Amino acid sequence: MPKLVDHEERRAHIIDALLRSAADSGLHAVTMRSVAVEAGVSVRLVQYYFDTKEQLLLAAMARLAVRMGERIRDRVRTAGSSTAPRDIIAAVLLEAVPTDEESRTFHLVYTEYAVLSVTDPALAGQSFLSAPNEMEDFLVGLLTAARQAGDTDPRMDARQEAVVLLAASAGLGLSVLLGQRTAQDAAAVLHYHLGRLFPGSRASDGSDSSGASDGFGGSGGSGGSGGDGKSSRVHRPRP
Amino acid sequence: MPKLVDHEERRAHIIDALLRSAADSGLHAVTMRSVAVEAGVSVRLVQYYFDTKEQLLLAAMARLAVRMGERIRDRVRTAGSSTAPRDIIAAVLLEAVPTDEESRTFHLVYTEYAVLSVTDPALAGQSFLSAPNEMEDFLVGLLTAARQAGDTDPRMDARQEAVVLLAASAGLGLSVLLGQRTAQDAAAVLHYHLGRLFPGSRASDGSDSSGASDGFGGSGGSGGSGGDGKSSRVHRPRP
DNA sequence: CACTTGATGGTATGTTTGTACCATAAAAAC
DNA sequence: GTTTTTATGGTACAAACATACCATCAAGTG
Repeated sequence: MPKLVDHEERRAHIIDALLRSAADSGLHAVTMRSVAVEAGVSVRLVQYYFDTKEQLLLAAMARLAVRMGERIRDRVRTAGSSTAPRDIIAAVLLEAVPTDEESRTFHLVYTEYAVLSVTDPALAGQSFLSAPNEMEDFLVGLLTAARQAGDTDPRMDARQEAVVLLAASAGLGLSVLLGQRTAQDAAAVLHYHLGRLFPGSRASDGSDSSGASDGFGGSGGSGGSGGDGKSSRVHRPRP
Repeated sequence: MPKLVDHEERRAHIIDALLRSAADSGLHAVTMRSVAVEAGVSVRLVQYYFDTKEQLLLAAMARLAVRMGERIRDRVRTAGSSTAPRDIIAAVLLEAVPTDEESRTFHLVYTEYAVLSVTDPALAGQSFLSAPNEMEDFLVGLLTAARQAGDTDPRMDARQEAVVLLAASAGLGLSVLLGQRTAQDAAAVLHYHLGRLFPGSRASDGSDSSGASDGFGGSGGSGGSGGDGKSSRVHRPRP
């Protein structure tokens, strides 16, 4: 076994172990030992590939930032077939709403890092600010185009609206993470809001259930989670 | 000095020390010693009033939840003089946007707790879910009233809109905490959004600067952070 | 005045953590 | 074929931590 080895591969393997460990015990509970166990290697090896714990945490953060970029780009590419700005926007914003276990894990650890970066001077969250800022500019472009195409109220302010969209999607994603809302409800709310931003348009589905995404609700009734009735909230769906 | 002592007062004092300690070193870095030092007492005393660290953390969380309720109620009461639903809603939502150091500290620790509660089984965040849920119901009531009074689009879905508002305010607050946006920008965005929700109405100021809260922007221009231009972002204003 | 009880300080203890050190087997280089 | 890297394991160690234990001093209580 002791042959020549691809360092990047090993590092990626260990970082993934850290991410998994952080996902179910919390980033604060991550230790050299827990990472080593999760990766199936000795502590010494973790030390070998990342000299210190701080550098390991830093590397994992960098990897998270990269992966976030990839995820967004994937969404854009996948939804890119539909030229409708609304669908691209929806796809991008829905990235923040964790659906399966994989995305839940990802966004949980990402959020833990973001919060940690506020107090930990070693994590000078550059990476965390650049991604959202790019997203914001991207959305501004789409919204401006949509407005000029007449798909939206001409008085809409693209930048402010982009910030609202981003904030709402982050907030909804967080509420799903905290177990306050289901991913389906969050998605429905997002679709509702987009329906108000793009009047007259209709979400080109997406194989997503939740019929509440019909532009405006066909006057009055507003299908799905229904009018003023209690919405179905959830109290920690954690297994 | 060793007289009979008000336990609740002592406990409150120690909890405040914990909150302060958590605010500038991070909740993960809080230790019995750091709390004791911050409170100006011996470690033994912290142990005396809260048997274990877990109970101390739990008590601090409970206190945070109570304080959050008080904060919201204060906002409602203060803005209550204005009967306009829009102003009440604005006041309540702006609570999530930290302006001074005090509110920044509060919301930072609150957020740290919320995130921690996802992975730590001891913190079964009941308290975190009840407050937002009450807020949601409260907003639904206000929005429904506003819609019936004709202040809003009759096709607006009060519940979905309430969720959007709450999510956006949480997201904006978080972005301020992370140093991505200034509190003033976040407030302006919130006012902009309310301006779209309540067409024709005008925010009854609030001694708050940021002239960008003028209903709709007087056609086209939208004062303050200006049209499609780059908004002024900030990169960690931490001292 | 005896004495019990509440409030506090100091210190010891066992565990966990990050990291440094020592060892070694396999490959690569010469 | 010797020697030097490269990759790995094991273990040792100092620091920090939560907590348990021991001691004490001042009030109340009888």
